[in-house]
Amino acid sequence: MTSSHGRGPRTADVSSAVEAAAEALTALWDRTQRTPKTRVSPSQMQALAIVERHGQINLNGLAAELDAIPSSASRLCDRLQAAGLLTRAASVHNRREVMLALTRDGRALLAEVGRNRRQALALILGDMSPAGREALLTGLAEFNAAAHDATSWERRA
Amino acid sequence: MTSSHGRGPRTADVSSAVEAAAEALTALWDRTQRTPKTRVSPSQMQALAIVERHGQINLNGLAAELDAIPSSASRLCDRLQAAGLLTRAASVHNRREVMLALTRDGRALLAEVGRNRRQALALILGDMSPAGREALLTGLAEFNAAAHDATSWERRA
DNA sequence: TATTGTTATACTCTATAACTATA
DNA sequence: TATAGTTATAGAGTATAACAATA
Repeated sequence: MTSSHGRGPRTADVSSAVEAAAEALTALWDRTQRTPKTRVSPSQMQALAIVERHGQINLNGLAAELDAIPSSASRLCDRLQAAGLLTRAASVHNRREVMLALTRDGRALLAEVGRNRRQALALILGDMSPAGREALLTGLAEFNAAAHDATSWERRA
Repeated sequence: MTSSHGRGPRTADVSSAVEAAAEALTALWDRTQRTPKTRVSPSQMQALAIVERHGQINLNGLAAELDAIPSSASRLCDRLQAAGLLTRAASVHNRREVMLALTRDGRALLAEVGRNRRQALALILGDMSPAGREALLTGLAEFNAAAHDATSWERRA
C-alpha cells in the first residue's frame, strides 16, 4: 500500500507512471500506424482520421483541425489524392469550397490501422490482471476528465 | 461497479479509455514541447533527450536510438549544433567516432521542457481525487509492465 | 576491407507570401 | 472587398546512394 492517509499517492510517482505510459503509447501508435501496404506519414494519417470523423469537411476546416495553415493542408491533400486515399470536390452550395471525402482505399486504410492498434492494445491489456484493468479504467476515466477540463480551460484563456 | 465477476471490465472499455488518454497525452506533450524561446522541432527535442540520457554517445548510436539512419541523424546534429544546443567532438579513442554532448543551452532547454510537462501534468493530477490517483498509479504500473513485456517480445521476434 | 560520418540528391511537411476564383 | 483554395518559394526531416577518413 502506498502512503494514502487521505491524500493518495505522491504526485511525482503518478507523474512518472504517466510519463512512462506516454512513452509506451507513442511507440505503440507509431508502430501500428506504419502499415507495410500503403506508406502514409503520420500527418497524412491524421488528416484521413479527421476527414473520417467529420464526414464532410472543407479544406479550411481540415487545416484548423490539423492546427496548420490552409496551404499546408492543401499540399497534404495533393498527396493523399495522388495516393488515391482522398477526393476533392467543389461544394454544390458554395463553389469556392472544396469538400473532402475518403475513398474506399482511404477508409480501408484507417480501418486497418485501427484494427492493428486495438489488437496491440488488447495484447497488453490481456497480460494485466482483472483488478489491474479495473484500476486502469477507473484511474483513466478520472484522468481523461481532468485532462479535458484543463484543456478547455486553456482554450478559454 | 462494472461487471467484474472475476474477469474485470470489458477490454473494449479499457481500450477506449487508453485511446482517449493517448490523445490527451499527445496534445499535452506537443504543447509543452513548444517553447516560445528556442524553436526546436520534435525530432530535435528527441535527439537532445537521447544525448542527455546517454551522456556520451556517438552519431551512429544516436541514429539507432532515433530509429533513423546515420545521415538523417547527421543532418539533425548540423542544425542542433548551429542552434548552439549540441557539440560534436572527435573521440579521443577512435578518431572515426564523433561524440555528441549537450551545451549549457541544450541542457537548459531540456530542463525547461521537462518542467513545463510536469507542471501541466500536476495540474491534471491535482484535479483528480486521491482514490482516482491511487487507481491510476496501480493501473498504469501494471500497464507499463505489460507494455514493456510485449515490446521486448516483439524485439525478439 | 570494414567502420564511422558526411555529402549529394530527392521527397515530404510546413510556413509565408502572392495569386486565382467565387461571393 | 472578403473568403476559399492554390501555387511559388524556402527551410526542416528523412531516406538512398556515393563518398572520405580512420581502423
